[in-house]
Amino acid sequence: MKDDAKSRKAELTEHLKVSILTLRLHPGTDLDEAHLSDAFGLSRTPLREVFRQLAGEGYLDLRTNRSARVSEMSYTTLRDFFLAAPMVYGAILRLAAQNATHAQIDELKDAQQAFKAALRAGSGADRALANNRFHDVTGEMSGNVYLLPSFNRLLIDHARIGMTFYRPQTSKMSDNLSEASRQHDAIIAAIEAGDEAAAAQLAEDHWNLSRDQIELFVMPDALDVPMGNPPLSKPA
Amino acid sequence: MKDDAKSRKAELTEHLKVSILTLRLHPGTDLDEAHLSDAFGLSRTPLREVFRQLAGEGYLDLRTNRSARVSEMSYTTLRDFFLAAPMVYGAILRLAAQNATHAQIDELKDAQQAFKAALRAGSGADRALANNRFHDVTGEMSGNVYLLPSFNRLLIDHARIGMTFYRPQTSKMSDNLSEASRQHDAIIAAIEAGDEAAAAQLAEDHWNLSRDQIELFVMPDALDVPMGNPPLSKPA
DNA sequence: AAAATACAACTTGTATACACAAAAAAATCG
DNA sequence: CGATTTTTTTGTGTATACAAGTTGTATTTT
Repeated sequence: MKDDAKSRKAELTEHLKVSILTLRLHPGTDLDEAHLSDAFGLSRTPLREVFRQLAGEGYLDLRTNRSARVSEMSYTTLRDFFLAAPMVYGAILRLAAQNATHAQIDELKDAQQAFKAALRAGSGADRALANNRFHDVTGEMSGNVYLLPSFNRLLIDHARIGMTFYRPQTSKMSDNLSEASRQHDAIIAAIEAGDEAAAAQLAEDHWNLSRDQIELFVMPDALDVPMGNPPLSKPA
Repeated sequence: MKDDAKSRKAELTEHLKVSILTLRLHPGTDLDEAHLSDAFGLSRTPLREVFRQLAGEGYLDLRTNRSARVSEMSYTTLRDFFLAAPMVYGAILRLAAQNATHAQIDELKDAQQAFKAALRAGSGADRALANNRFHDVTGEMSGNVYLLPSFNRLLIDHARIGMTFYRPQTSKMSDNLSEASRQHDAIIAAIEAGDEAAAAQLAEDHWNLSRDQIELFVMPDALDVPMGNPPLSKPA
């Protein structure tokens, strides 16, 4: 039960990551060193090291002589995201199918169990974090140090965007979440079988689903409904 | 001429980057905090922050209670490199052709001038650094925050691998360097024209050339020479 | 009254001192 | 003499104090 400095440092790191991924700290928020060091019982020195590390991973932006800030998300970054994600996700899942170890596959199954539980009874934040965890494990499986930096950067903003669309507001959005869960199962199967072609295909499918979900949020039905017509809802 | 702490910090960062890229600090080297802080007139606090940042960018590996270490390069990382590089380089150059500004194109031309100068009169380190700078600018041009982390990580090890193969040992290797320079010119033209298809094709060509150069180094001619025959040296 | 400047409060950046952990050297025991 | 334990040394991690920079406010000037 040693609550030494090292564990407090890890706690702080985890706390910041979760807070940023779940938008509890929304993009652009300024972080106060004094307040945080007080709250976590750490001096500013190790705290600033944590800031530097998180900045390197893409959670924070640092500006000299100014406070650290939660990294921004603008329309241009959203566009960049849509350009980069399909390519990187596909490559990661393909490599995951090639290289996954048994221990990692077990981790992935655990993550998927947690995701299903979050879908049943969790909050939007729980779902986003569980989904983040699932994909994080696929990244570990790929084991490619050159792709992981971008993949992890993508996962951060995927979770943050997801914090909005994991709050299903229409039946279609709920259906999408169930489909996502089924795709996760298929991904596990493909990885377990070492079928990289299937894994790559599933990455594309999974991405398209995510994209649809985001579009449902960005462009809600109302805009597509001609005056006087009933809202379209495609048969499940 | 203010030699204040901030500039010394930047100096240290630049020094470490260059030393690592040029293999003056070879992979696996331990860095001594006390010695470096003495050499650059910095206390250990800002020095450690620089370490954290460079670790985030992939230059260093940090292990708790142990010295920081220049990031390793093994055979598995070389394999990962060959898998990831073509994809990421292609995407970056395609985006560069889409998004480059006039100012950036001027920067790229400057970088190419410096590269040509290094080819004529520079050391292997000069060439590797100039080449690194050229591709770094293409990364800036792409402006995609999600692809840049992996691209920059790739550039680090590309430079380090290049430190061996930018030391031409055969006429074929020299020819390859001239060809690389010509490809750089073609890349500039494609970007200036906004021709993303051409840029993507050139990325592939440029990568294949790099790959050939690396293979020439990894598998030198000697192995192909039957006993009793004179060493082959293809006509210039 | 508006703009500019000077000052004060606050925040970030750096240096130094100390606490702690790991490695190296010396001493003890089989 | 060799192996193992203890002591010494070296180097990393953290806390605190101080320096430098930034921001907001009040006063002065036009």
